Amino acid sequence: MTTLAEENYLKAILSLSLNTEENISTNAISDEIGTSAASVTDMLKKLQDKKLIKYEKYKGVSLTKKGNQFASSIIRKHRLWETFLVKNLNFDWSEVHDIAEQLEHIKSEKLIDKLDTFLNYPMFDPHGEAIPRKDGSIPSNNSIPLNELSEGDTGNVMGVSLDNKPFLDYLTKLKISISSKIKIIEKIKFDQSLSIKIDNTNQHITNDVAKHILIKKAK
Amino acid sequence: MTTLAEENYLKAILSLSLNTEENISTNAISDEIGTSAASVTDMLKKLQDKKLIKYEKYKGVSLTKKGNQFASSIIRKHRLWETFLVKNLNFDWSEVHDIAEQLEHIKSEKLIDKLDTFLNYPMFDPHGEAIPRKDGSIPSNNSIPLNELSEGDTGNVMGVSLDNKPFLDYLTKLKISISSKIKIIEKIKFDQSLSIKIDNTNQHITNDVAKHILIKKAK
DNA sequence: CTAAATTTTTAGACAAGACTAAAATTTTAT
DNA sequence: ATAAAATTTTAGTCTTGTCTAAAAATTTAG
Repeated sequence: MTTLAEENYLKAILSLSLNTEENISTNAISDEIGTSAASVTDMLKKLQDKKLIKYEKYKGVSLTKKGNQFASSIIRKHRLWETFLVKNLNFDWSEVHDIAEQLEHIKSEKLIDKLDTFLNYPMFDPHGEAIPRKDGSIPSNNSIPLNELSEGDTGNVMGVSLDNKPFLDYLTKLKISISSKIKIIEKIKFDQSLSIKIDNTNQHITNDVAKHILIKKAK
Repeated sequence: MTTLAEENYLKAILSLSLNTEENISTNAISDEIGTSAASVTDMLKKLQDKKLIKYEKYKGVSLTKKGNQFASSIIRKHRLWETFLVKNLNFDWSEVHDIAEQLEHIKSEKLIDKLDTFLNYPMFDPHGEAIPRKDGSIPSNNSIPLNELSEGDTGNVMGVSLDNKPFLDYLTKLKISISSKIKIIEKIKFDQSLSIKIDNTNQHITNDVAKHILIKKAK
């Protein structure tokens, strides 16, 4: 059986693994979780004993198949619960992260199966992020970050890659939500910021914001 | 902020307090929670420091107003979640206890308010037990334990006072569920067991079973 | 290519919540 | 009323997960 702390480490390692092929460093994990590097080292030893990660001193870690399956299932739970909270309990998409962070640790496979059925087997959560399937596979929505479009391109918002209240509140203020239509008016060379048109109003956003908005390009 | 362990102690103390006016003993709590008496003593000191209980060495404990409010809110959460699990996710009434035991510790007042709204403000859970209101008050269904009826009396099952899988499975086998009609055929003096008629079949049950079945007597 | 900077690990401590064994207190029974 | 029984508390220990400070290893820079 895994503890809450162990689950949070696995989840962090999976999140970090999505951005790179390299092993994940101790410091990266401590930043992600908000603990000291020493604590991370301690926990890595425990996770290795349980064969959930592959760890070599000073060389960072990667998830084993078992660890990956486990971490995916936590993300699956998180995103199913977020879907429930927004769709059925009428929470705003910016409010659900912290609650789902708790709900994802509830232990009952049957519960998640039934929740999945109740929600009618959703593929994406309220932020447009893919909900891992039971077998660990991940639905694709063929989207790319907004900052990778070229001037003149148009597309629709499929989701976001950051589930963070200030960010989501900012998007809401910009009137950007799932399925919004966005056109790239201009890409500023100096700082990579973008002038965009959203449903007929013009806005200017930084590259940092743009890279977390996922777009399906209109051909 | 209360920890999970503290919440379980408060809940146990409230449960035990419902059956008596007396202070709750250390041993009663250790039996209820399944820990050693020594562990209970340790925790009682912590709960007293937080002003959640009134505790005097060797004299047992009672909940303070604050402690009672807190414990009620945990039971409220437990029963709202059980209602959700049975009504919306189609769990059987005997399966939900352990899952609700986890869900009751999720911290978000807004979540419980929204769940309550979603469920349409239920007064009783799937076992017929009253769901404490937000203010701590408890709806009454005017029911009495089955073993308090007299020979010849008839009534309807309003609920049960024991949320325990073997017990609930047994009731299901006897075809006893909420709103079943029961008539007392005979009360055996020797062991207080009861011959009863449930929707036209005769059954015989022990006093121990009967006392956990709550009945609204037909006049 | 080596010295400095950075990262990671080790060592030692602490808090929460549990345990067992022994001591203290209360209750029960004669 | 007091000795035995039962209950409760204290004392000391353990595990999990965290921390800081110091040591070790790796990476980076000149």
